[in-house]
Amino acid sequence: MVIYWLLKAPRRFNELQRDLGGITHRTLAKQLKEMERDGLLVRRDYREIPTRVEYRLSPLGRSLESVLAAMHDWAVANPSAGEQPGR
Amino acid sequence: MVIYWLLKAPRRFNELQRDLGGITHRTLAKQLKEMERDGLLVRRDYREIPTRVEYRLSPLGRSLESVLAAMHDWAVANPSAGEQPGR
DNA sequence: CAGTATCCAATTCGATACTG
DNA sequence: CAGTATCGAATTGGATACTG
Repeated sequence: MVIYWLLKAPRRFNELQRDLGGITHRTLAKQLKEMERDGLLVRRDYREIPTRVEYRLSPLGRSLESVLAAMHDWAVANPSAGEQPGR
Repeated sequence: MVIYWLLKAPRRFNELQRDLGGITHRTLAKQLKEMERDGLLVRRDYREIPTRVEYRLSPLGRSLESVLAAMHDWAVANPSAGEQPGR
Protein backbone atom coordinates (compact mmCIF):
# COMPACT_ATOMS: atom_id res chain seq x y z
CA MET A 1 0.00 0.00 0.00
CA VAL A 2 2.95 2.32 0.50
CA ILE A 3 3.82 1.82 -3.16
CA TYR A 4 0.21 2.38 -4.13
CA TRP A 5 0.14 5.78 -2.46
CA LEU A 6 3.57 6.85 -3.59
CA LEU A 7 2.65 6.08 -7.19
CA LYS A 8 0.20 8.97 -6.96
CA ALA A 9 2.62 11.50 -5.55
CA PRO A 10 5.57 11.87 -3.18
CA ARG A 11 4.48 12.01 0.39
CA ARG A 12 5.66 12.97 3.84
CA PHE A 13 5.79 10.61 6.79
CA ASN A 14 2.62 11.72 8.52
CA GLU A 15 0.74 11.95 5.25
CA LEU A 16 1.56 8.34 4.55
CA GLN A 17 0.48 7.34 8.01
CA ARG A 18 -2.88 8.99 7.43
CA ASP A 19 -3.22 7.46 3.95
CA LEU A 20 -2.52 3.99 5.24
CA GLY A 21 -5.08 4.40 7.97
CA GLY A 22 -4.25 2.73 11.24
CA ILE A 23 -0.64 1.77 10.69
CA THR A 24 1.46 2.68 13.68
CA HIS A 25 4.34 5.06 13.74
CA ARG A 26 6.77 2.34 14.53
CA THR A 27 5.63 -0.03 11.83
CA LEU A 28 5.64 2.63 9.13
CA ALA A 29 9.12 3.77 10.11
CA LYS A 30 10.47 0.24 9.90
CA GLN A 31 8.71 -0.39 6.63
CA LEU A 32 10.04 2.76 4.98
CA LYS A 33 13.55 1.99 6.15
CA GLU A 34 13.38 -1.49 4.69
CA MET A 35 12.03 -0.23 1.39
CA GLU A 36 14.73 2.38 1.21
CA ARG A 37 17.35 -0.28 1.88
CA ASP A 38 15.83 -2.38 -0.89
CA GLY A 39 16.06 0.53 -3.29
CA LEU A 40 12.33 0.89 -3.80
CA LEU A 41 12.11 4.43 -2.60
CA VAL A 42 14.19 7.49 -1.88
CA ARG A 43 14.08 9.52 1.29
CA ARG A 44 14.60 13.21 0.82
CA ASP A 45 15.37 15.33 3.82
CA TYR A 46 14.79 19.05 3.25
CA ARG A 47 16.77 19.88 6.38
CA GLU A 48 14.27 22.38 7.62
CA ILE A 49 12.90 23.05 11.05
CA PRO A 50 10.44 21.66 11.79
CA THR A 51 11.76 18.58 10.03
CA ARG A 52 10.46 17.97 6.55
CA VAL A 53 11.07 14.68 4.81
CA GLU A 54 9.60 13.42 1.59
CA TYR A 55 9.39 9.89 0.29
CA ARG A 56 9.21 9.11 -3.40
CA LEU A 57 9.53 5.96 -5.44
CA SER A 58 12.82 5.16 -7.11
CA PRO A 59 12.75 3.93 -10.73
CA LEU A 60 12.81 0.39 -9.33
CA GLY A 61 9.87 1.11 -7.07
CA ARG A 62 7.99 2.70 -9.94
CA SER A 63 8.65 -0.37 -12.07
CA LEU A 64 6.33 -2.25 -9.75
CA GLU A 65 3.41 -0.25 -11.09
CA SER A 66 2.57 -3.02 -13.57
CA VAL A 67 2.37 -5.54 -10.74
CA LEU A 68 0.18 -3.23 -8.69
CA ALA A 69 -2.02 -2.73 -11.73
CA ALA A 70 -2.45 -6.48 -12.15
CA MET A 71 -3.40 -6.78 -8.49
CA HIS A 72 -5.84 -3.93 -8.85
CA ASP A 73 -7.45 -5.43 -11.94
CA TRP A 74 -7.78 -8.72 -10.16
CA ALA A 75 -9.41 -7.06 -7.15
CA VAL A 76 -11.93 -5.26 -9.34
CA ALA A 77 -12.75 -8.48 -11.19
CA ASN A 78 -13.14 -10.42 -7.93
CA PRO A 79 -14.88 -8.09 -5.53
CA SER A 80 -16.12 -10.84 -3.24
CA ALA A 81 -12.79 -12.61 -2.78
CA GLY A 82 -11.90 -12.85 0.88
CA GLU A 83 -15.46 -13.06 2.12
CA GLN A 84 -16.68 -16.00 4.12
CA PRO A 85 -19.42 -18.01 2.40
CA GLY A 86 -22.74 -16.61 3.58
CA ARG A 87 -21.59 -13.07 4.28
CA MET B 1 4.78 -19.99 -4.46
CA VAL B 2 2.05 -22.52 -3.72
CA ILE B 3 -0.06 -20.90 -6.41
CA TYR B 4 2.88 -20.88 -8.76
CA TRP B 5 3.34 -24.63 -8.46
CA LEU B 6 -0.34 -25.47 -8.53
CA LEU B 7 -0.75 -23.50 -11.74
CA LYS B 8 1.40 -26.15 -13.41
CA ALA B 9 -0.52 -29.15 -12.14
CA PRO B 10 -2.40 -30.46 -9.09
CA ARG B 11 -0.08 -31.71 -6.41
CA ARG B 12 0.00 -33.81 -3.31
CA PHE B 13 1.10 -32.58 0.07
CA ASN B 14 4.60 -34.01 0.05
CA GLU B 15 5.15 -33.02 -3.56
CA LEU B 16 4.37 -29.44 -2.68
CA GLN B 17 6.70 -29.60 0.26
CA ARG B 18 9.50 -30.75 -2.03
CA ASP B 19 8.66 -28.15 -4.66
CA LEU B 20 8.71 -25.34 -2.15
CA GLY B 21 12.07 -26.49 -0.84
CA GLY B 22 12.63 -26.09 2.85
CA ILE B 23 9.13 -25.20 4.02
CA THR B 24 8.22 -27.19 7.10
CA HIS B 25 5.38 -29.61 7.42
CA ARG B 26 3.58 -27.45 9.90
CA THR B 27 3.86 -24.25 7.92
CA LEU B 28 2.68 -25.84 4.69
CA ALA B 29 -0.29 -27.43 6.44
CA LYS B 30 -1.35 -24.13 7.93
CA GLN B 31 -0.87 -22.34 4.65
CA LEU B 32 -2.93 -24.83 2.67
CA LYS B 33 -5.70 -24.69 5.22
CA GLU B 34 -5.82 -20.94 5.04
CA MET B 35 -5.87 -20.95 1.24
CA GLU B 36 -8.63 -23.50 1.23
CA ARG B 37 -10.62 -21.39 3.66
CA ASP B 38 -10.08 -18.40 1.37
CA GLY B 39 -11.39 -20.36 -1.59
CA LEU B 40 -8.14 -20.30 -3.54
CA LEU B 41 -7.73 -24.04 -3.73
CA VAL B 42 -9.62 -27.26 -3.34
CA ARG B 43 -8.52 -30.22 -1.29
CA ARG B 44 -9.45 -33.56 -2.72
CA ASP B 45 -9.18 -36.61 -0.51
CA TYR B 46 -9.14 -39.88 -2.44
CA ARG B 47 -9.89 -41.80 0.75
CA GLU B 48 -7.28 -44.42 0.08
CA ILE B 49 -4.80 -46.10 2.36
CA PRO B 50 -2.16 -44.89 2.55
CA THR B 51 -3.81 -41.49 2.51
CA ARG B 52 -3.85 -39.69 -0.80
CA VAL B 53 -4.81 -36.06 -1.02
CA GLU B 54 -4.52 -33.74 -3.96
CA TYR B 55 -4.55 -29.95 -4.01
CA ARG B 56 -5.68 -28.01 -7.01
CA LEU B 57 -6.49 -24.38 -7.65
CA SER B 58 -10.10 -23.26 -7.63
CA PRO B 59 -11.27 -20.92 -10.40
CA LEU B 60 -10.58 -18.05 -7.98
CA GLY B 61 -7.07 -19.32 -7.35
CA ARG B 62 -6.48 -19.74 -11.05
CA SER B 63 -7.67 -16.19 -11.65
CA LEU B 64 -4.53 -15.04 -9.88
CA GLU B 65 -2.44 -16.30 -12.78
CA SER B 66 -2.38 -12.83 -14.31
CA VAL B 67 -1.01 -11.38 -11.10
CA LEU B 68 1.63 -14.08 -10.89
CA ALA B 69 2.53 -13.42 -14.51
CA ALA B 70 3.02 -9.72 -13.79
CA MET B 71 5.26 -10.57 -10.86
CA HIS B 72 7.23 -12.98 -13.01
CA ASP B 73 7.67 -10.44 -15.80
CA TRP B 74 8.85 -7.90 -13.29
CA ALA B 75 11.36 -10.34 -11.80
CA VAL B 76 12.78 -11.15 -15.23
CA ALA B 77 13.06 -7.47 -16.08
CA ASN B 78 14.73 -6.67 -12.75
CA PRO B 79 17.10 -9.55 -12.06
CA SER B 80 19.27 -7.61 -9.61
CA ALA B 81 16.45 -6.32 -7.41
CA GLY B 82 17.00 -7.35 -3.83
CA GLU B 83 20.77 -7.32 -3.98
CA GLN B 84 22.79 -5.07 -1.72
CA PRO B 85 24.81 -2.42 -3.59
CA GLY B 86 28.22 -3.88 -4.25
CA ARG B 87 27.25 -7.54 -4.28
C1' DC C 1 1.03 -40.49 3.37
C1' DA C 2 -1.07 -36.52 5.29
C1' DG C 3 -1.64 -34.49 8.62
C1' DT C 4 -2.32 -32.74 14.19
C1' DA C 5 -0.49 -31.59 18.85
C1' DT C 6 2.85 -29.77 21.84
C1' DC C 7 6.72 -27.22 23.36
C1' DC C 8 9.76 -23.54 23.30
C1' DA C 9 12.71 -19.80 21.20
C1' DA C 10 12.56 -15.95 18.38
C1' DT C 11 10.23 -12.39 16.29
C1' DT C 12 6.74 -8.95 15.82
C1' DC C 13 3.90 -5.32 17.22
C1' DG C 14 1.15 -1.81 19.73
C1' DA C 15 1.53 1.56 23.28
C1' DT C 16 4.12 4.89 25.25
C1' DA C 17 7.70 8.08 26.17
C1' DC C 18 11.50 10.74 24.48
C1' DT C 19 14.57 13.77 21.02
C1' DG C 20 16.35 17.47 17.82
C1' DC D 1 7.58 16.97 12.23
C1' DA D 2 9.93 12.75 11.83
C1' DG D 3 11.56 9.81 13.88
C1' DT D 4 14.17 6.35 17.89
C1' DA D 5 14.03 3.61 22.30
C1' DT D 6 11.96 0.60 25.39
C1' DC D 7 8.70 -2.63 27.28
C1' DG D 8 5.53 -6.36 27.63
C1' DA D 9 1.93 -9.10 25.18
C1' DA D 10 0.84 -11.74 21.37
C1' DT D 11 2.09 -14.24 17.38
C1' DT D 12 5.02 -17.08 14.66
C1' DG D 13 7.80 -20.91 13.50
C1' DG D 14 11.02 -24.87 13.84
C1' DA D 15 11.69 -29.32 15.94
C1' DT D 16 9.72 -33.26 17.44
C1' DA D 17 6.47 -36.75 18.47
C1' DC D 18 2.15 -38.88 17.51
C1' DT D 19 -2.17 -40.79 14.61
C1' DG D 20 -5.24 -43.36 11.23
